[in-house]
Amino acid sequence: MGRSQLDRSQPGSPVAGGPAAGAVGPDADDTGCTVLHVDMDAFYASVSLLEHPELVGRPVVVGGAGGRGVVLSATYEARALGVHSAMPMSRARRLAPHAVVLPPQHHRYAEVSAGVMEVFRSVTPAVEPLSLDEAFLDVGGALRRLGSPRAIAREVRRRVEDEQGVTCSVGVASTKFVAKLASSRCKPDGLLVVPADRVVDYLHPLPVSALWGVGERTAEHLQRLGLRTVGDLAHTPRATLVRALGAASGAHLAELAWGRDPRPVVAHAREKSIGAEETFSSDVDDETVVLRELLRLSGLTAARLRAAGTVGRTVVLKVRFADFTTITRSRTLEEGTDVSRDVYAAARRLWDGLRLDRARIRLVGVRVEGLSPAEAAHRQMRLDERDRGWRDADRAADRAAARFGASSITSASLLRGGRGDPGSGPA
DNA sequence: TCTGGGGTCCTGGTCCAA
DNA sequence: TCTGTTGGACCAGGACCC
Repeated sequence: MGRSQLDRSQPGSPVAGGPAAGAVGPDADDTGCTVLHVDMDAFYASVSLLEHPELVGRPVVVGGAGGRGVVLSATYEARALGVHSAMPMSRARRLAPHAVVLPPQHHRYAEVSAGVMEVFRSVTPAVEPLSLDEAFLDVGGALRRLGSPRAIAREVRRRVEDEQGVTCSVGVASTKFVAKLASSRCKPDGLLVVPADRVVDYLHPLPVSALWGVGERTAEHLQRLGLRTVGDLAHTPRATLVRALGAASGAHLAELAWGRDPRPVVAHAREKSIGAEETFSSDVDDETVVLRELLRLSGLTAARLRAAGTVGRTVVLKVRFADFTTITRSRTLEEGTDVSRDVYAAARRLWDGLRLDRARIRLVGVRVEGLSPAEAAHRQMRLDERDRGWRDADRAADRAAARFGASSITSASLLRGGRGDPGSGPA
């Protein structure tokens, strides 16, 4: 898709926010609009098409091939048939029986994402990635060097397409929330500037679901209160919103409805939790199978903690039953850890505490919260040499995995072919 | 229709110490 | 010494995002 589409987002066109949008558009006044939100178009599908150029222009769905997968991404040709991300693959196949289904290629997505983020960081150091395929940029410090926010947005779009072969959409505004909204409403391959003095006019005709943080449940809740548009919400007493949605959400939405969002672009946000979970291909009632999976997920989570240079104190076990009800149990350790054995031991204790009797399990997950830098924690631990041996074993496993591949080394418990209790941890 | 995986944030409850 | 209050840490669950 070429940049000729830039002008699709003219004032008054649907992508520009409807007839009430006024001066909103790609050529609108961008004074004070120093926040850019860049969102890649159908990112995973677009990257997959780089490897399959013969499929360009056809409906393509990226997703798990298993019986329980969901759609990770779909080309706009597939979206025209009703397919969207997070939809069960079984439904996507019914809606688009002729669509080509491609398996996810996570390493490729990470590579292209790194290249895209590099483009952003060459424009400004103030880049806040939200995920592999979107980021906020604060270009306030780059105006003298690179020109207006609009000019910078155009340059970013040009370079991303030229250097990485995929297109993106850019929202330009004075706040993060409005910039994000703008990028979502000029997709695909668009540019939309929402002038600072047009924000309220732009926002108020939109449905409440346009607000960041209003999902299906909250939208239903607001609908029951008779609130359908952002304008309805803006003119509702704050106390009513707080009563309906809670103190934080109510106050936050009341601010957003007037376009007020003081959150700055934060370049180096630290992760708050790291975890892994797995849905079984069919429901499991064999405890041995569950424990082996917990052992694997604990190892994966601990490896990610080490790779991130962090330790965590709180271990959270997540269990989803066959009927989709989900419970979590957590335990806070005396000290932070990045050792597989510690994570598994805590997860195992939490599992034992559930005292389930052949319950049918759909998913299990392990997550570690309360993260802090590993360096300080390890310095403290060296004083008493606690767990030194297990940490060294984990590090040796990390080195082997880096050299020979992740599958080259695994716990002996995981090699027993599904038989037997993994016991207290990796052996 | 049948719901993945990786996260963040919020709320409300309980416990404990000051 | 007893009681009530307050605030922080912890825990569980829900909603939301991509």
